[in-house]
Amino acid sequence: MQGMTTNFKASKALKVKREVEENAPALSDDELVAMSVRELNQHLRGLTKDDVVRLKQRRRTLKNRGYAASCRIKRVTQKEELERQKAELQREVDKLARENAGMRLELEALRSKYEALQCFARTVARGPLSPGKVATTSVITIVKSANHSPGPAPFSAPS
Amino acid sequence: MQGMTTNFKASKALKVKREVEENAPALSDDELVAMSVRELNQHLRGLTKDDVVRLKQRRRTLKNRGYAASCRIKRVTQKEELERQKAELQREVDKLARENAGMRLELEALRSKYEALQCFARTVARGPLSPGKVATTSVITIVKSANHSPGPAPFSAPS
DNA sequence: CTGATCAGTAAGCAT
DNA sequence: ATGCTTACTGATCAG
Repeated sequence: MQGMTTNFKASKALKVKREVEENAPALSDDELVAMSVRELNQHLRGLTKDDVVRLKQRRRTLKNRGYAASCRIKRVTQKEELERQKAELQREVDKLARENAGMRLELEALRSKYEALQCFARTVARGPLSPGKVATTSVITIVKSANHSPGPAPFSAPS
Repeated sequence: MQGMTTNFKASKALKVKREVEENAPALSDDELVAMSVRELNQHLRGLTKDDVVRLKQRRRTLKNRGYAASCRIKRVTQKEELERQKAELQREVDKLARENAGMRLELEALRSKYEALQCFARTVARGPLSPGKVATTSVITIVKSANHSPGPAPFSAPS
């Protein structure tokens, strides 16, 4: 009796399962998760209330699996983006620092040129002019060498 | 018979549990996870092989819980550190950009001053000197006004 | 209800 | 064995 009952139940269960599978051919995870609500409802017809609950829960779980994956991807993406921005800023800092150093040198050179010019001019100015005429004004004189001079031309003007 | 067997097993199990608890008084999660291996082995004496496995597994699970927490903390810490570094670099970029702009202005001003000086000097130089003496050299003369001049002093030297 | 995130769990890898 | 990381899960929050 027990064996027969068990067999009967098993075969009945199998038959029901087969019938259900005819309506809903072994819904795979991918299919179930990609299904729209309307499609899902069609596949839900003729199922036990329990089965409906179970199927919906499986769908929810599968969805959650996807959400978790998205969350992780988003996390690493944001981290990479942050590192990218950091590297870009670092490059910008380097570039600005280089420009800065260059300009600093340029400025220093120009200041030297300017001051040397003034210094030299004041020195030269002592000679050609009479002291009395420069009481409230100073006269500066600079000599500019011609271009063909090979050596350093400390007071040459820029072209 | 079945009821008696069940009761016997239950009471026996309770008694065993009570005896075990006398040796290991209800190990809390915190205690178990903080225990050294040697301490753990002491608490393991007189336990079923199964119980030993179960207890070790519980310990492992608790440890894992802590590892997961550490992992998350580390993750957010690193992210915050990255953002901190990014902000710092951004500040540095701003500072360098400001310095850069300032120097650019300074440089431009100095160049203007320099060129205006030259220009003016060349103009003035036409008069005082004879043309024949400046075949390969040009002479520049600048007049510097005294400090008490209230108006703009385009060719004043920096202090 | 849907999507995102958190904390806990087990599996897998490395030491 | 220990510690860390990842994927998955249920719980929970926000829209």
